[in-house]
Amino acid sequence: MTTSEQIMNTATVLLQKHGFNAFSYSDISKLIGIKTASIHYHYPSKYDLGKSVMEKYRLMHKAALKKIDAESNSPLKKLQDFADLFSCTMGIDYRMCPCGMLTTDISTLPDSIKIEVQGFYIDSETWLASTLKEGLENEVLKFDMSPGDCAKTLFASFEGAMLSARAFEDKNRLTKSLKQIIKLIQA
Amino acid sequence: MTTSEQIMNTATVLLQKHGFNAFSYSDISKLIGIKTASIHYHYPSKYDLGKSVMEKYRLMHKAALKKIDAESNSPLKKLQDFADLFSCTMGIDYRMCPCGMLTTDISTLPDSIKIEVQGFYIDSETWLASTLKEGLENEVLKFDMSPGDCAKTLFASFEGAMLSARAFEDKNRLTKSLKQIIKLIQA
DNA sequence: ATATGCCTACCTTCTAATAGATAGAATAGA
DNA sequence: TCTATTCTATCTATTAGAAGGTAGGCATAT
Repeated sequence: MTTSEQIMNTATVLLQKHGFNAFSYSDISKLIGIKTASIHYHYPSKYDLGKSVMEKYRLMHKAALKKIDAESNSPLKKLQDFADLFSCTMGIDYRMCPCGMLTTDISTLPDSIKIEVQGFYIDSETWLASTLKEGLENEVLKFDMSPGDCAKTLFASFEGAMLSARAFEDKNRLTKSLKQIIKLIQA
Repeated sequence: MTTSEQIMNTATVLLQKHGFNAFSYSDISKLIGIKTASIHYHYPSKYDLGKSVMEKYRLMHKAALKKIDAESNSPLKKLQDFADLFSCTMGIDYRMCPCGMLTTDISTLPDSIKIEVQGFYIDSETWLASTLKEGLENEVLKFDMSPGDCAKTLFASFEGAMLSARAFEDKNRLTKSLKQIIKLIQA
């Protein structure tokens, strides 16, 4: 793994665990055994680093969605697979979705990062909307709103469920809520 | 208003807007025209201040729930009134619920604050659970889980909806999602 | 005269960021 | 092929400013 990858991975974990305003170049430097000046070489400013973290995370997330589309055929199974992505993230010492973390910090971030955060919402909501539409047509799912609106509500609820699991360090809170939310729109 | 109240109110707003790790005693001092040393007189450490903020917010929130119970009789109306609390909070320049903000910061906070944050979840979830139970018995609401579990999911979803509205600075996202979530459990 | 509330002045540590040096790898020209 | 140069990645050293916090002084009100 290259140094710049190591930096980004470490920054991602610290962001997921503590938030953007609660980790420093010094934290990263101690974790990977490198001086802070070297981190500035790869990522001139902390905002550059934050932007790169979200860019990479979005790419990985999009790839995960593509994989779900390729593997599952039932829209319901797809939704469950999507929910599993959240559970897996929490699985490793209560890491939050970086998007959720950055959303609380959003008023302290530059547009370059804000755009990536919003992009993550849109990526997820777009995928969810088309999956929900499919489920509605197949009569596997049932809800009284547009698939687009339902997607927004669903994604927000999933992020909220992560948050609440984190508050109690209780993964059960997440998995239970994810299941229940999906059940609410089942036909 | 006493100085200590002014400090707490200012801290509450800064917490709601930027998060615990993104405001300082210096920020508060500039906003209310007082020196940082004077803030330390009232709240020796920033953690003391954070704890007091959450304590007061919990009290106000409990009072708001009591008021809903006193005013509305239908469980459905009560739920809508509860949701309105979230909308009102967001209404003033996209302020988040302090509880949601502190939840993302939770790994950086002492137990004294963690307990207050969890307390806020429990206060809300307990109230929601009994309201949901009432709605279930009156056949105004319908869901296939325990009122307690439904309450947790509902509250988490509401917090998530706030977050997503914040990401886009779009209050509509919040109000729409709140309505849709309630509709999902309507009989 | 004593307690309250705020001040000035200071301290220490951390933070993000920069400048400049260096060592080694890659590359280009003779 | 040998040599000169440039690039890459790291380091040391330093900066300016902000952070949270403390000590002690000075009014005012009781």
